[in-house]
Amino acid sequence: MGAASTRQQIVEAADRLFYEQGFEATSFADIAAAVRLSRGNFYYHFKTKDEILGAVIALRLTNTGRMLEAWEAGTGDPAQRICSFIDILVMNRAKIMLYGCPVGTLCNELAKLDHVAKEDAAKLFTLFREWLARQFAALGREADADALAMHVLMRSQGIATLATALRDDAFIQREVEDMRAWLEAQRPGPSRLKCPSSPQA
Amino acid sequence: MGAASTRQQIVEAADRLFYEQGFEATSFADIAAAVRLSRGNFYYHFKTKDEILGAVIALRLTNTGRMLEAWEAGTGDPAQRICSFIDILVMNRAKIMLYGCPVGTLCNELAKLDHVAKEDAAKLFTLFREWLARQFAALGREADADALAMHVLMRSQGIATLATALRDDAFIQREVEDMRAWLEAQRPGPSRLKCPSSPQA
DNA sequence: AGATTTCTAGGACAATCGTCCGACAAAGTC
DNA sequence: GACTTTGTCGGACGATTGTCCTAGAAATCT
Repeated sequence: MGAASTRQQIVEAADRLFYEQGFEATSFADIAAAVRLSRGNFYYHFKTKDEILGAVIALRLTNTGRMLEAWEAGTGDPAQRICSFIDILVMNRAKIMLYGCPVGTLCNELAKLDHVAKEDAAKLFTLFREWLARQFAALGREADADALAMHVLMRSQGIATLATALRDDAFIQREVEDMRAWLEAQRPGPSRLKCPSSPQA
Repeated sequence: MGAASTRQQIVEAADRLFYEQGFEATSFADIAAAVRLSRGNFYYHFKTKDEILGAVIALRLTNTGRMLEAWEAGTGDPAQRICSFIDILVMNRAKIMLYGCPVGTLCNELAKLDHVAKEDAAKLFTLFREWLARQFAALGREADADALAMHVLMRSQGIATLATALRDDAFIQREVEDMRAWLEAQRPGPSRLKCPSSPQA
């Protein structure tokens, strides 16, 4: 229960609140109430609100990095690993329909605020991007691995945004399935004939 | 220079500022300064900030509806009309890389704020959705017209979000081209063999 | 011209914001 | 036991927020 624990509690509460309410809409008082601390006490742990944001981004980078490393260390072929990434959309679809994608919405907000940390937040995308590109390269698509990685990210972001706006559970399911079909078609084989990626109702 | 003009000026300034800075980050003072009016005078035209938001959404719905009607009234086949929609991404890419998609980012923000107008903002998506579905139906895809429409919207949103976060102009170009290829492959013909939708670098 | 509606300016309001201070308790060090 | 460090508390600060009022200018109507 030392200082490290309190600090970590603050960052975790801020992480959740920034996701659910947005960065600007979350005040010091909100975070303080969440961790049941006096508002003024924050000055001891964090001098400014931007400092908390920095800590939240750092936490997300660490957690995301760990998750991706674990997936890469585990068994399974690269396509299966990419599927693990896609599965996030399905597993977190309840929260996504309420608050959107944590990465995409934060980047959007910081871009509009022209916040100094917007590039740091975008590093979360870079993390996923490079990991996905590595999987596609391992799949035999070294030439266009990065483009394929960006394509997967693009679809995920689009699905999340629309799912939030329209609250459509079936839409997520349908587009994820279409994405899996597209992914399977990206496997380079003796025949380069690829399946259609059209969504089916 | 009557009341209508002043009111319209306010709504247009708010429209721009809500897009560039976000709804919450834009204050009465910001809009007042933009139209060079005293801050207190806003109470005469708009009782609350939510009222301005409602007017902005209504304005966007009107403008968007007009644009889509014009496209539908013009010549060209349905696929060409859908291409007009896709072209928005390319034409507005400079602003998109700075502020994202006006519709998607507003819906995201209002969802996080749990704002009463979030459903109204989502109607902008519905407008595009139904228009796109009509085009796909006219293209001979009545069965899955809505799913195809949502797929186009999804891609657009994903492209916009990633373009904003990573400021990648070439990415927009590449994904738009891929989207056009996908669209062309959706034409039902004697042979239902469809082209791949994989992005190419 | 007088009367009436429409519009505007400037500021007050209570609340909240991020920031910061000074006093104090708990813990560890010498 | 004296002393320093570490962590917490409650409150104050200037600024800004959305909201609202009142007095007067401008325009319109009779």
